[in-house]
Amino acid sequence: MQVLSEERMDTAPRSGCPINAAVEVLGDPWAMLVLRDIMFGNRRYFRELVAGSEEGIATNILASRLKQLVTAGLLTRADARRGQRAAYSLTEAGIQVLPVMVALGDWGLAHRTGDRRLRVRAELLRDGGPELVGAVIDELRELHLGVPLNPETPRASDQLRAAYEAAVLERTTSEVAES
Amino acid sequence: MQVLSEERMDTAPRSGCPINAAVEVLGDPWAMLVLRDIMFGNRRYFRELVAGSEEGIATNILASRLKQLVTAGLLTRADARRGQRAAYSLTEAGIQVLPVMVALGDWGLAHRTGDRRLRVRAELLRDGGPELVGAVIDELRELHLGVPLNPETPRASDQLRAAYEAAVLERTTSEVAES
DNA sequence: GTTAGTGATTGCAATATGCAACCGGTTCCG
DNA sequence: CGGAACCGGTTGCATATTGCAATCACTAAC
Repeated sequence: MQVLSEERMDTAPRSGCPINAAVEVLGDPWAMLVLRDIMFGNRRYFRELVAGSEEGIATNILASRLKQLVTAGLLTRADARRGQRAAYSLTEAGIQVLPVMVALGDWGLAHRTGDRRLRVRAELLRDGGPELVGAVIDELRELHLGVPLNPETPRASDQLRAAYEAAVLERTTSEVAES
Repeated sequence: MQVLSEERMDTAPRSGCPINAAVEVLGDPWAMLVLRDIMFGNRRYFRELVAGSEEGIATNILASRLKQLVTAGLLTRADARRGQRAAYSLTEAGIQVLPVMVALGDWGLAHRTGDRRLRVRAELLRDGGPELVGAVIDELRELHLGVPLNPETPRASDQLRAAYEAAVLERTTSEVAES
């Protein structure tokens, strides 16, 4: 359905249904995975995203999706001189994709099998409830939009990230051990 | 990323991440829209889905997506002799996509503009909270799985469907009036 | 036996994907 | 200065998927 064809981003939506409107932006697998890595992995640079991609995104696809997401208003690209690395940041609209991500993670946990170690993050988010989601949103606002965080409240996503990175590390070392 | 290529559904997932697992099934725009029409529009037959598609799905794409969704375990196809219409029903896994749908609708409402009349359903779902979502899930279980519904509780989705169909009707008649 | 309805399939042009090589620019280090 | 490493991409090309319209084999009703 030619989701967001990058050259023709001005195309009128296929319908005014909000679900369709969301799907026209988020309905591409790679768009979702790129957002996930920026959100949860705090990968802010092109090369970081390529290198850290669990699913192995190609550079042309990544370039295309980043452009689309910037044009769609989910990301901003900090202007940097050529040859110098440019940081991508989530906008508020991008941050608000988190609940969709949580819902997807929930569904994936319940209805697909997968590497148990990579499931930790989704399990934490599922079990943390709306409060944890709110806390993560607040921290994303601080990281990406510069909105100061209440120093009283614990940094929820630190916990998430630590759990996730420990799991990835475990996976990596066990792969090394296998080979 | 060759989401679910129908002939090669046995392909191993790209990663064990639950979000990726969900995206490999739900990451196709049409898959989501087909599920939406079955869930909210109660369209159970091939021709109904073609005719009622707000976005104009092509028959080959619909056939392909229905197969994929059956294989992925989100839908069942009632066996019917050739030439006789076959009913598609949601499985429990399919019904559980509702929260993802609600999250997408929320996001679409907040961050994209669209036909105001088609937004009614998403607004109702958003404002109804988890209780309404639960009630809709219960009614989907009755409709698609034959799980009896507590007759005491009101039929939440009747209300939703009525509001939605009124909006579509309004749209249709106004289009007719325009032409 | 014709007609309408069922769930699709087919052919074809246009588009998107996956992959690897490559590019111009910058920065670091000696 | 010279070279190497890193920066965000771009390019070419084979293959896969999409969108669209026509068509298919079959069933049921008249």
